[in-house]
Amino acid sequence: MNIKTQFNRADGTSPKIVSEPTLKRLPLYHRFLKEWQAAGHETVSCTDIGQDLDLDPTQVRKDLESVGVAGRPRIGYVLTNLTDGLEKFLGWNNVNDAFLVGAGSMGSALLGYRKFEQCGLKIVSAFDLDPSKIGTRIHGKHVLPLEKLPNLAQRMHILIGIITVPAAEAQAVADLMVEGGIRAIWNFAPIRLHAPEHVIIHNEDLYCSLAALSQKLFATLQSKSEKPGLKPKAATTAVPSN
Amino acid sequence: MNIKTQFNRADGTSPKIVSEPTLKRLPLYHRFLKEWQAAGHETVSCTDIGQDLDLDPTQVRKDLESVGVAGRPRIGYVLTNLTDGLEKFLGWNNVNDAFLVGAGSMGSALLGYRKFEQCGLKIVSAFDLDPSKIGTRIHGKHVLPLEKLPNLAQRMHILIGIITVPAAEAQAVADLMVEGGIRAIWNFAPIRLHAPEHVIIHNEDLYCSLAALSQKLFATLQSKSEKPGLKPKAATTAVPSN
DNA sequence: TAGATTGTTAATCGATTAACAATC
DNA sequence: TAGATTGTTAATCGATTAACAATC
Repeated sequence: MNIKTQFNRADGTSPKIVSEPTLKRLPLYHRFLKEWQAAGHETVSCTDIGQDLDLDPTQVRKDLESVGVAGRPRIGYVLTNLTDGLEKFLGWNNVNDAFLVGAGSMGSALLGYRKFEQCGLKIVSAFDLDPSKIGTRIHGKHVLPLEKLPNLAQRMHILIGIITVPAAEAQAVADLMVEGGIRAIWNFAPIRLHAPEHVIIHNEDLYCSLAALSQKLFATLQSKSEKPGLKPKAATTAVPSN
Repeated sequence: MNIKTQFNRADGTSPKIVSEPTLKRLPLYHRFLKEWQAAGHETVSCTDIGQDLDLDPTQVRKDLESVGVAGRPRIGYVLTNLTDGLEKFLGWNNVNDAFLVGAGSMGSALLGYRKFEQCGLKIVSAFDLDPSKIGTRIHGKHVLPLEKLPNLAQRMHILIGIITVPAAEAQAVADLMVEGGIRAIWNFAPIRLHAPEHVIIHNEDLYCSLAALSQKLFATLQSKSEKPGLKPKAATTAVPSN
């Protein structure tokens, strides 16, 4: 892997610093472009993209600016240019190897996400403490004993680690990853991890996400009930549970 | 479920509109408070919280303001007040029933997250199209035929739906959920869903999240290599794959 | 009292949105 | 040409951070 060319912009200039919101939208654009292409188009405008994804066209244009692909007024962007540019910019041509720790249900689910490889992430092995899991294969990936992680990570120059263990064990796993020279941790355990400054921690905390969802729902129901003449839609009858 | 009291603030005033970033931090505070309590403390300051979570104490204070629990200068907040206030505000005392569609690996993983119930979410049933899955139980929850969803959702006043099907099927599932009166959809499929305005779509798009992670990692490695005298840490030797 | 902390208001920062000239 | 669209700069909006009086 040559990191110097991993995130090249199509215009050859050095990569801009891109905000996280922008970065999370780029894959959406890529997906839409594939659909748009399948529908037989050869060019695409920011208006087209914005309409499908319900985004401001100006925002789309600004986001695409970071990718460094030039469009043409009145015509838009050439589809193939733009998809190629996005893939190059997102580093999807150069695959990063990753280790996953925690061969439970969430870990297994992630091991089965085959499309990660098209997005630059290849999970090469899983690790666990449970002797009944060690030695087995999940979605074709070996499950190895956790203690082997630091050494293997170092030898294989693994830079990305994925944590899918219970919260109580997550910090110990993170420590092993740091020991093995891992530089970015995708953490699915519901706990904030402590790590040296040079290690990136990216939290996928479903409980935090759930809180946001619940609150959004509540706010909607609440605002409905506050409009005069509209009753809240809450269930008032008893509901059978499982 | 009485939605009128679901998200009460401790001071009795009506709930403020809280930004999503704030909302996603509140569960972190709650978790820390539980630890802090276990460690024997009876009060807590924003400085304490900020130190553990690596957040600005002022931000913590601002966030807690939304919850409506009063603190005392020099002393901080009474722990039990604050945890109670957070739980009340986040609606964790009143559980919302939810349906999950897609009994694959991700769906099974979520069905096994028992702590969701402590956070106000009870997944009461799963749905699928696959006849080999229908009629079985996963983590104690029945798997029902998808076609029964709209009717059941309506009868049981289900407001939350969780989608863990492949991208290609997600929109059809969302349509059924809307038909069943579901008001909030937690979408794990990598696709943007279209739904009426009154339905909240909350996307958990791992591919977008992955893009952010990769880019953060790249930016770090890049900035290292740009400092004079420091070589990039990229792997230069061949790496055995699985 | 002295000093840490809350509560709140003001300043800063960054992302989104608007405006508009250039252009095909 | 007319009008849609890019590229870019300015304005707005909202979240974070700083400042500071009140207080225990």
